[in-house]
Amino acid sequence: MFASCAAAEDPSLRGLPLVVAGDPGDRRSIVLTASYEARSFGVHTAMPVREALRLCPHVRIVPPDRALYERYSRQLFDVLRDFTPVVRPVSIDEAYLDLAGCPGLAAGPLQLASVIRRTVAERTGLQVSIGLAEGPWLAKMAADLAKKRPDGVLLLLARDIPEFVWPLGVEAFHGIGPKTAAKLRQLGIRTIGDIAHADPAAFSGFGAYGRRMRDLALGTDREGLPEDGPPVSISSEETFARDILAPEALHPHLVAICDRVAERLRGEGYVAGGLGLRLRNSDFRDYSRQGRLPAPSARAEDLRSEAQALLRRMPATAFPCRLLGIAAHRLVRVDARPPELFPDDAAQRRDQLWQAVTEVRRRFGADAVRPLGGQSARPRKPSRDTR
DNA sequence: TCTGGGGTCCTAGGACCC
DNA sequence: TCTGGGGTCCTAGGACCC
Repeated sequence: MFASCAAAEDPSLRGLPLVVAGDPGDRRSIVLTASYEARSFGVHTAMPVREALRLCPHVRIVPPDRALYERYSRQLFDVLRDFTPVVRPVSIDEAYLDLAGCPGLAAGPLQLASVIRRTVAERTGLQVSIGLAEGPWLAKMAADLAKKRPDGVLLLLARDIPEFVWPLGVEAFHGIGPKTAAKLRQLGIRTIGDIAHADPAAFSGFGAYGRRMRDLALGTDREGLPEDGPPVSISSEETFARDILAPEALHPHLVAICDRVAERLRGEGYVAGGLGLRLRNSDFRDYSRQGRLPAPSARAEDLRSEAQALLRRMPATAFPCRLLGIAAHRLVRVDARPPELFPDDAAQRRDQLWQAVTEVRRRFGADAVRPLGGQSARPRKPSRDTR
């Protein structure tokens, strides 16, 4: 999707090997997305940019632009909501739609899907693929298969599973990743059909999901759409150009990241009741600590003091540290926040102050107001709007 | 020249309550 | 010498997805 947005914005990029990635001068930059043209050179997602340049020296590198993708994403979901009110976004560019009761369904599901696909292309410039099925898991499998079809649409009924799904390797199973795939292969289970036919006892080592895997592969699982609700977390993290050796040296980054998370909370209308802090050391081991805020807040200083408390609880083995992440949890809509028992004038004034900061940033860019003592390793984009 | 950033969900163990 | 059982909530870590 990132590559499609870039090409939609700048048509001169169309048809070229293109990669969305961070600064190629940074050793730690990786490929976020590769266009189909770039992939034909062996370039793929998560590959270091340097490696991509070695495989394809003339590849065009475009920096990621979150605001741009969010704009396209909003347009996409707006189109989808014109077809059905039940749209459950799974990510910035994917959603589950309940088409039952949709007026266009009378002409048949495939016809409706083609109309949706055409409308999305006309109104956003994005090419989507659509999987049709009676449940989310099979719809997702169908969508993956639809990508390889010229019309981009595939309908998969439960009775089609043996023909289309069972021959696929276990890695193609939505929900099975590298770890589980390796465990299955150890048991001699190689295809999704093997999962369907395996003795249920074979899945005892896989927890609750083990039982479901088999039901899904058999087409007997009856799970509805994911529930609608507020997000579980809003987070920001940063990998440093060089590992950081001591907790004190983390401070400027902690300040900058807390400010970013707080800004997003306010921008999306939430306050956080809990906070999580994550460190990744040079051996790629992750450490996380979490805690509660004294009161739900979207103020940077409140997130910061909790983050500092969490940082003090981290073991020394979390250093040298390559990544710091902060996540806001227990999100509540600001307007649904329970009234404070002891209203605090100073706190209310700080909320007003932060609302003003949010407004200034909205009009003049994120860099118009910066936290004192904060430091970001991210390259600063030249501001387009310098009014 | 290793290995980003934003998420969700599950699990196991422990604290705590009645 | 003996110290139950059931339930909830929280935490840290890990698997997975885009």
